[in-house]
Amino acid sequence: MPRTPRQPRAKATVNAIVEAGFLSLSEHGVQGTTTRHIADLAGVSVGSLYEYFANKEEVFEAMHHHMVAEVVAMVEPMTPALVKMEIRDLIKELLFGFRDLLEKNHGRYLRYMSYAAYFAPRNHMEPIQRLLMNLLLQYVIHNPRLARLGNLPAMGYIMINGGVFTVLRYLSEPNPTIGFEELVKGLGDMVAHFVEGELRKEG
Amino acid sequence: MPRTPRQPRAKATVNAIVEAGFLSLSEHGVQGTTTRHIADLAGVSVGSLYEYFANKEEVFEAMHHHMVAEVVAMVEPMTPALVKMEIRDLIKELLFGFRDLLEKNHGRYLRYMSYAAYFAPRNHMEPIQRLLMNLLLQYVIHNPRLARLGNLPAMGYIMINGGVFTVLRYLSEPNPTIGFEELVKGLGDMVAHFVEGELRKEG
DNA sequence: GCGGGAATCCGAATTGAATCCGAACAAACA
DNA sequence: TGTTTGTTCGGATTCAATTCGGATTCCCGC
Repeated sequence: MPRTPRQPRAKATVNAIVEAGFLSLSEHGVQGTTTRHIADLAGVSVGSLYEYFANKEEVFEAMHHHMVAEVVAMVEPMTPALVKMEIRDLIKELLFGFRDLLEKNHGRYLRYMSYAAYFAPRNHMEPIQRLLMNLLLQYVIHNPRLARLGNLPAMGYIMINGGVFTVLRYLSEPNPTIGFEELVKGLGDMVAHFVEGELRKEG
Repeated sequence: MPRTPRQPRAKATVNAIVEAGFLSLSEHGVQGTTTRHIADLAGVSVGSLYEYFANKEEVFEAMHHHMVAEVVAMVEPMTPALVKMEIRDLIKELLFGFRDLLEKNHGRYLRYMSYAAYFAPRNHMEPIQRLLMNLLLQYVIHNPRLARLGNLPAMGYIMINGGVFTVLRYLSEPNPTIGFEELVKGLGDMVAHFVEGELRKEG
């Protein structure tokens, strides 16, 4: 039964462990990430790790929360500006921001994501999906001509997954066959054409 | 150094191990899948497992090849018929086939896929991506009006990843918010509008 | 159908990582 | 200062992955 850190010193320990988790994952992958390793990188002993985390898995979960929080912290302040943009610009802005976040600190989050993304037991990506679905709704509200679009949930699901996860996959590839700009442009075109096509159909 | 099975008995053993791998993964997840477990399910001893596989990872790799081979075996015979279809029908046909394959045998392949990123971080989807890229090329050859489309690699990359991975993700979700038919229809519309939009732009 | 070498199979022993635990150390507080 | 509570430590334990030497079965020439 892990303990909750009360004193600042303990909070620092917990934080150091989570940071070390990202580091170790980046350096050694999932298999190579041992508790001893994490503890060493964090500058604490294994015992301390187990004071705050029931097992290694919980360290990964804490890392996950950390990362989700960062994504939210990135997207939420952007939202008011995003909803006023053209679709293609919105996508460009969002995806470049996303890439920068993922590549920050030598790709720590990216490394984590590429392991967690398909790792399906519990919907790891659900909060991010919800965040983006909310952005989509805001966008529709600010652009009433889109209100005619039918089946927003399905469209959103496809655009969000198709978009975010394609980018995630792209960034994880060792030597991609296309450039990131091309990818972003293509995704922008795809979504824009989709919306236009649907509007044409509905109208 | 693992040995290659020569006698039929040994081939059966190897096969049983791979099968047991899928079973164990379905039943116990990645963490719960131990070599002892796989060996037990396969009805052989741990020692035998290590006769043919250098380590547990190699068992997963064999499973992977098995699955990729099945996907190829599904798509290749369909190709001549697919290239003659409307885009929306092609997608419907392909994705329903894909779903059926993944859900065959109580979702063994699906389970495997959703864990695959865990142990196969190196381009595990590359062969499937290539297969589908080839299908796309065939399609363009049979539908010359599409030849005007610019930047086929990028379009293909987006459609294939956006499509396949969205479906994969969808099928792994415990309680999806939309129906599979909706998803497939949406993806079909998306691709169709994309192509039409691009053609309009190019023309 | 018999004998010997190769192939196959086995499972106890080894190894190393994850996890637990009780003693030592530090902080809070009276 | 003494006591209580929080924190850290690292050796001891447990359990899964992998190894190894020997037993068993198959194959083929006689």
